[in-house]
Amino acid sequence: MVVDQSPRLDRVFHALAHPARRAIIRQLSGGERNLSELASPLRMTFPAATKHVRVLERADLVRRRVVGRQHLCRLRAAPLRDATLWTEQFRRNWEARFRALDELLDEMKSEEQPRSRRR
Amino acid sequence: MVVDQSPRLDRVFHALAHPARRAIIRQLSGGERNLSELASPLRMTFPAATKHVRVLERADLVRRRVVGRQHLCRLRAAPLRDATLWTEQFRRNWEARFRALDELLDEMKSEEQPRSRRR
DNA sequence: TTGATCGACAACCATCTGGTTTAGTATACC
DNA sequence: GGTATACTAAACCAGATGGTTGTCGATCAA
Repeated sequence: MVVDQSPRLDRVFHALAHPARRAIIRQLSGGERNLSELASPLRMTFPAATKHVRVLERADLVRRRVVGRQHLCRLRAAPLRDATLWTEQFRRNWEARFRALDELLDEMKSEEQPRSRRR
Repeated sequence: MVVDQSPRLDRVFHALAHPARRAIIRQLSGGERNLSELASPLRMTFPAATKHVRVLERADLVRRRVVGRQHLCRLRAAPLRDATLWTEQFRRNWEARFRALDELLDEMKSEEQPRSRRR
C-alpha cells in the first residue's frame, strides 16, 4: 500500500479540523440537539452552521432525524474511535513518549467508573 | 467558551486528514527519514511531497534536522497525544459505545508490554 | 572541477473551503 | 387563514489546498 488510502479517515480528521465543528461535537456530547441549538452559540450565520453539520454527517460523526420541522442531531462514536485507533497504532514505536498518555487515559478511566475495574 | 478555539488542534487534525501525510507519518514511525525517502513512495512530484512535510511541521508532528544536503525528519508524538486526548474526552458521555475501544487499547497495551502492568 | 544528488523556491492552476446573502419550503401555532 | 419558526437551496466570493513545471543553490563524490 503506497499511500494510506482511507477516504473515511480523511473525512473524519477533516471534520475535526475546524473549531466550530469541534464545538458542535462538544455540544452533542451532552445529548441530542436541533440545528438551531447547534447554530446559536457559533459566531456565524445559520446556513454556515448547517454546512458544518453536513461536514460532520459526511464523516458519519453525526446522524440526524427529522421530527416535525426540527432536525435533531446526535453524535456517533464509531468514527472517533477509528481516529483514536489510527493515532494509537504508533504508540508501539513511541512508547516512552506515550507513557504519559497511558497514565492520563488510566486516570480518566478510573475517574469515570471508580467501582468496576475491568480485566 | 463559544467555540473550541485551538489553532494547534486545527493544524494537527488538518495534517492528519490527507492520506499522503498519514503515509509519511507511518513511514516516520519506523525512524528518521530524509525527504527523498519520504517522497519516493508517494505518487506525486517531489515539491508536492515536501509541501506535505511542511504541513506536518506546522502541526509540530514532524521536526527536521539538516545533515549535509539531507534533511532528516522525525516524528513527534505529543500532537498525536493531544489529538487522542481530545477525542477521548467524549468517552465519558459515550461509554457504552466506547467499551470496545477500551478493550482494543488494553489488548494493544498488553501485546506491547506483556511483562510490566502498571498501576 | 565536473556532475549528480538533495532540496528550496516561485509561478501557475484547478478545486475545495468557509463564509455571506437571498429566496423558498414545510411545519407549528394563534 | 395568516404568521412565526426551522430549515434548505442556490448563487456568489475570497482565500486556502493540492498539485504541477521550471529554475536555482548547496553539498557530496569522482
